[in-house]
Amino acid sequence: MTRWKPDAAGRLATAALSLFEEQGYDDTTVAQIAERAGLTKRTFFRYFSDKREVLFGGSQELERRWVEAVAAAPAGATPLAAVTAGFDPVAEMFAERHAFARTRARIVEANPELQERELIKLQNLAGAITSKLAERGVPANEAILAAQAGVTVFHVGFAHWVAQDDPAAFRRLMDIALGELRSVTAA
Amino acid sequence: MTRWKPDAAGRLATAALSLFEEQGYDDTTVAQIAERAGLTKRTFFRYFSDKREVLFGGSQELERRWVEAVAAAPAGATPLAAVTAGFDPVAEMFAERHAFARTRARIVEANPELQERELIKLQNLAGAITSKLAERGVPANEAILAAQAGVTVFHVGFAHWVAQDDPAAFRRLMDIALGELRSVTAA
DNA sequence: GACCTCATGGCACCGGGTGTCATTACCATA
DNA sequence: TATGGTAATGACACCCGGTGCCATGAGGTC
Repeated sequence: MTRWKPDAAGRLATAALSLFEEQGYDDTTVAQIAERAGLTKRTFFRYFSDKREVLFGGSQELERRWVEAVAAAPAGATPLAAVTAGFDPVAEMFAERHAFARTRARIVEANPELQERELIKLQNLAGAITSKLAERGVPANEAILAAQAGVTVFHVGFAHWVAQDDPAAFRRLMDIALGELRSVTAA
Repeated sequence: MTRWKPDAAGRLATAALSLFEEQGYDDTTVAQIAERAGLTKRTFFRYFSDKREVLFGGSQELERRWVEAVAAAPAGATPLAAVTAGFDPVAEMFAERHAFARTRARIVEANPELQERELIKLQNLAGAITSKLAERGVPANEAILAAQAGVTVFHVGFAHWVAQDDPAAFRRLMDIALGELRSVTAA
């Protein structure tokens, strides 16, 4: 028999999500989350740097998948094509998380603090993509703008994806948003 | 003789900026800011909804100027042209605030919390521009993407502006960033 | 059996943020 | 001149997020 129940971080995240749904983010204390997970407040902060972070466990995998895809893009690809190559592995990642993503989106939408955190995660993602583009030899300004454009498309497309019912629509919604951005920025 | 010293909010903002410079954002308490402004912590929170907000007094004027410019753009202008019409009044607003903007940028750059707040201010700005575009009859998705593109250009251009020495370079840096975004997103 | 490790608990503490009531100069009105 | 209202501020208690520090105790190692 093991000394402690396994997957403390997962238990905390699950407890947090259910409590946020039941009574809202603001009205849920970290002590309550920890209690539901059979742990203490002190332990919560050993796994998550702050209360918000418990909702952002997936952002690391998102960034990893996307950046790897950028690195793996054909050498001749344009910067934006390298960036949008990330849509495929990302779509795969979200394919089976539609229900979760919707619940989570409702919680985030109801709370400005969480929206702030979401935006900085996207910004960090754009930064990681920018670096990878730079490694590919893309000039700095071009890299920044291509990464920003790609992340903006993701942001807009993702919002549409969680606002509708088809879990499989992810990839298509990204392409639609990309096409719209292209037409809007055309001179 | 007036009952209270005037411009409490301005005194608080000035005190905060100097303290953040002297000892950093994290190591400055709201009580210290209030004391330097000759007020109390409780009064600080009557003027600013939280500690971060004391650095974001200008965002309302920025949004007002930009949105007005979008509203005033010629009826035949493309959505993106209407958005970038905001660069002129915004450049005018920042013309005499270069030194302040640089100081403030250093403080924000050193603190993730402040970066989060900065990003959500930009997002709110994009939202306001989106609404104004919608009023002009621009379809929803197009409005969102045009506004996002314009704000991204502003964000990138602004970062360049505070990173260099010429206060008058603002407008030119915006145009450069816009041109780069155009070339990057071209299909 | 002594020792080490390491996830967890316990506890005191700080600072951000809020609810509530008290204070007091200024102003209107009678 | 008295009275009462208004509005910015102070005072104070309180909650909760977040941290530093030390204690605890099961598991493995020599």
